[in-house]
Amino acid sequence: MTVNQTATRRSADVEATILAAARDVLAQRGIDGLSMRAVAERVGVSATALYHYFENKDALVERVVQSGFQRFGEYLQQAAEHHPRGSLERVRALGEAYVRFALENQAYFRVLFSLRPGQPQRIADLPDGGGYGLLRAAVVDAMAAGTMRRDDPDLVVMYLWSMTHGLLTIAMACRIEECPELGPGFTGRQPLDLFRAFGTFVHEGLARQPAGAHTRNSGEGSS
Amino acid sequence: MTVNQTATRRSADVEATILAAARDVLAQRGIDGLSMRAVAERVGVSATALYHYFENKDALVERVVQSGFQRFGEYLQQAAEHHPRGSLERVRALGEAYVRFALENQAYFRVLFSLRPGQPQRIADLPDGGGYGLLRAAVVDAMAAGTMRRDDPDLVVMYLWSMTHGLLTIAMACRIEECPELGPGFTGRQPLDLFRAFGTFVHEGLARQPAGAHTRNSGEGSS
DNA sequence: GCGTTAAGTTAACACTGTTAACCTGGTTTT
DNA sequence: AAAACCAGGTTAACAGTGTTAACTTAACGC
Repeated sequence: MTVNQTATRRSADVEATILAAARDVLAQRGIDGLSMRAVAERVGVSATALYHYFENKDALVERVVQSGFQRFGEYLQQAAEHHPRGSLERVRALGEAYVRFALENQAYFRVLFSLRPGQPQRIADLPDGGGYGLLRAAVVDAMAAGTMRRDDPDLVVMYLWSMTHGLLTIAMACRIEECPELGPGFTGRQPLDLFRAFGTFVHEGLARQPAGAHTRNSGEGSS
Repeated sequence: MTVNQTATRRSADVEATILAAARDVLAQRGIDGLSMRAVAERVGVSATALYHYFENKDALVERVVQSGFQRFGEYLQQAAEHHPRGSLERVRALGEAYVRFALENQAYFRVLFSLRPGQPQRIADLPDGGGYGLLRAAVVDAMAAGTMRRDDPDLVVMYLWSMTHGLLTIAMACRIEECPELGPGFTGRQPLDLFRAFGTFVHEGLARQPAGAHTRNSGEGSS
């Protein structure tokens, strides 16, 4: 059996090599440049050889996405660790890490959360739920600690997730800093800045503040 | 010159026919099914004939997107009209219309806000700013009327837009109702329900409520 | 040694967007 | 009216895509 073991091991190695090549191609040439032939060439093998390791391109991409979520989860985990459980800072740090990861790995992020009716679909199938569990735990802790309004944690997570993800999606679709038309005060404003600015709204809400409350910069942006 | 006029008019008609065909193909077969040959076949013409009206496929898609935003803007406009200026209901109605349009025209929506480095990019280039101006006006009015916290309106718009858009993006990527793993209370919960549920957070914020304030359903969702 | 099988090859098919060369009929010009 | 022009259409073809089929080749278990 030892030979068989080494065989399957080598096979697994090749598989990993292919995955790494696919990741590289994706990062360098983008999703459109990610073709079977391009990956195969990078591995130094013919395109059809890949079909011995993956059923088809979708399966290959699915594995790339899976490993992407793995890295993503670790990235988030690391960001959370620096802040105590139950603190709002921990929740905020997760959000900022989300934004940073997306901006640093744009091609990756585009594929991970591709709108196309492709692979992922089931969030629970992803490693660590694609960071969902991490954020949920932080929210539950914050509620328990009394630093956050008590409500359905899944609803709150979805709310925070939506806001963050939507910001990134919009930012990547039309590169906010290149859209001065968006608003007078938006030129050069990076997504991470905007995310931080959202913090006030998330914390205090958009309702009319009680009389006498301090508004940060009321009525400024419209000139 | 009358002949020339009718000529260009007919030409414009054919162009419109092609665009309509492209929209149909997109709606029926999705973005992957939207090929030049498919559109041409629907028009009853050879694929290369399309190149007399559009420089290439990207240009054609760009026009489809443009007309999509047009319809989108009108859809939003109509939704807003039923609520008085300055009211929060008007802002909320715009958000709900956003969600409804996206769900009713999924293939369209996927293309409109495609993550791929494609056409739109400049929001201001779109008809009515892709609804941005509409929402901004509603927000400015609400602030002026005192029904909404006074702050940089563009920041608030971006916040609301991000939240709504993110919800849709996530919902379409993993079909929330098919993701019971997302949360115990999520099964069968439609995006529009979630959007409405977010309303409380947007309004009041996530901060710990002052003692004695009513929390809607504290701690319910986890068991 | 022999059969099996994994892992690779090349050739080919059906697609895709796109270009080139060509035709054709109405418009414009002389 | 004859000639030139040109918008609008055609078919053939090219390069690229994912994918399948048939074939080789080497290593393994018996």
